[in-house]
Amino acid sequence: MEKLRTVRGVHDLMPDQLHKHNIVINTGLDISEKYNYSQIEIPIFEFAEVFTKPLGKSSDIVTKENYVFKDRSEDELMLRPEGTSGAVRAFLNAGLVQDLPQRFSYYGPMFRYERPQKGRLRQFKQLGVECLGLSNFMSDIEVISLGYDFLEKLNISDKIELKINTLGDFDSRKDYRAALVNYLKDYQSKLSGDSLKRLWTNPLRILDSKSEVDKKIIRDAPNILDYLNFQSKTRFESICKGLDYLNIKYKIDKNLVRGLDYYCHTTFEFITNELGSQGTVLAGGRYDGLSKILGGTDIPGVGWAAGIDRLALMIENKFVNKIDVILIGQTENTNFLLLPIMKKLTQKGFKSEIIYTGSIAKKFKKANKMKAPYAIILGEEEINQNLIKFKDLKTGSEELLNLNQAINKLKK
RNA sequence: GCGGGUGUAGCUCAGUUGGUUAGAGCGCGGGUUUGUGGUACCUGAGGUCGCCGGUUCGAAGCCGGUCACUCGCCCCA
Repeated sequence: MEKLRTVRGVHDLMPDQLHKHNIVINTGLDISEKYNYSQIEIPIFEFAEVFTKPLGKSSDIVTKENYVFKDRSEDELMLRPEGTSGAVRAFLNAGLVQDLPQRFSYYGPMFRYERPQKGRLRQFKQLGVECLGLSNFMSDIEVISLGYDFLEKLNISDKIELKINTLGDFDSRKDYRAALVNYLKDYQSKLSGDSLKRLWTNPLRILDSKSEVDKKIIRDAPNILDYLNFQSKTRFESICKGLDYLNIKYKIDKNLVRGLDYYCHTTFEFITNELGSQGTVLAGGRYDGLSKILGGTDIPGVGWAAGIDRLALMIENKFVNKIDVILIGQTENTNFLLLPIMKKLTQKGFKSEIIYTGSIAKKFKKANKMKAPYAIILGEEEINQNLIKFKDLKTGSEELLNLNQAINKLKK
């Protein structure tokens, strides 16, 4: 170690930042709980195949963005790049298939070996919810509504747009995929390199391409909405209707395709333009195929994950370490007498601090810098009368009180 | 993984075409006599100029590499 530092894309959270993260986390867990989602905690690393199987061998996360390693018993393990796979695995392991539906929330660090940017770290935190065992479209509306309420509670819903799309069921998707490949085949010479590779592996992703040439080609490509079978189509319409009932504004984006293979039907993304190019702040969709891919029974699911770091960048709350009262003693000896006073204040629920050193003037200066509203001063005079001096640092007024009287003043 | 920008004190930044002991503001510590803060004044600490190498009599400034951050691409939360 030539220099003391964190590894690339991995950051410390100092008090003011952590405070914002905790606001995001607590808000998310709290609103989830109100929607009857119970918090779970799952491992930070798993057998690699927990992630490689569902995410698809061709996905970027599996091919180049993962942290894989072998432990001492030669098991191939992976730091989790996302939460859904682990959550569904945990759900299957716990045998909850017998007791449906199940609604979970979780949060914690995820790991992806990507090029760091603002709002994109190698260790980052997500908060997610999963609703398992319901295929009814109402559950799609439910999770979107939960996501929206979350952002609304954070006071940022006005800076965020909801985009929504459907991939249809697996039959519709298959038909559409064939039509899309058929259309794109004729443009092979013009497509960007990345898109050309995806033409045979994951053609739907081409719809998401930012290449100007690709965009032009895509403009006239077949529309997925035209390839939906009846059930898929009415399902999507019902979801939109539900959002209308909730007064949640959305934009249908037929090119919105989730990067991970296990999605079907609904996909959605809450996007902001305040964070530069990393604008996705909460995203998810339906993943009916996932539990089967993992080797369990076929259980439908829908959920989302939110980027805690990104949301924390968006909320205004400045961290103020608000102290209730500062304790000032005249001498080293009076500091001893302040100890039981501080203990009493602590028991009563007040935050206080004894300033140990310096002249009285110095101690007041410090109290002032800490923006303490009140000070308790203990010196010879007070000790003789068995009282304390209680000072309002805003007005400057002082009075001699006993401790209980002072505590009553603090309560106001 | 690809392309652009940046890197001087805890923070925000100066530093002239390379030229002695690298500066300011804010913040931090101490002080302006006896038990009282917010203002003012005095004073102090803190930098191997991201790191390594090269050019030069001499590099914070030039060149190369490297690391980190940042912007865009890719991808995604």
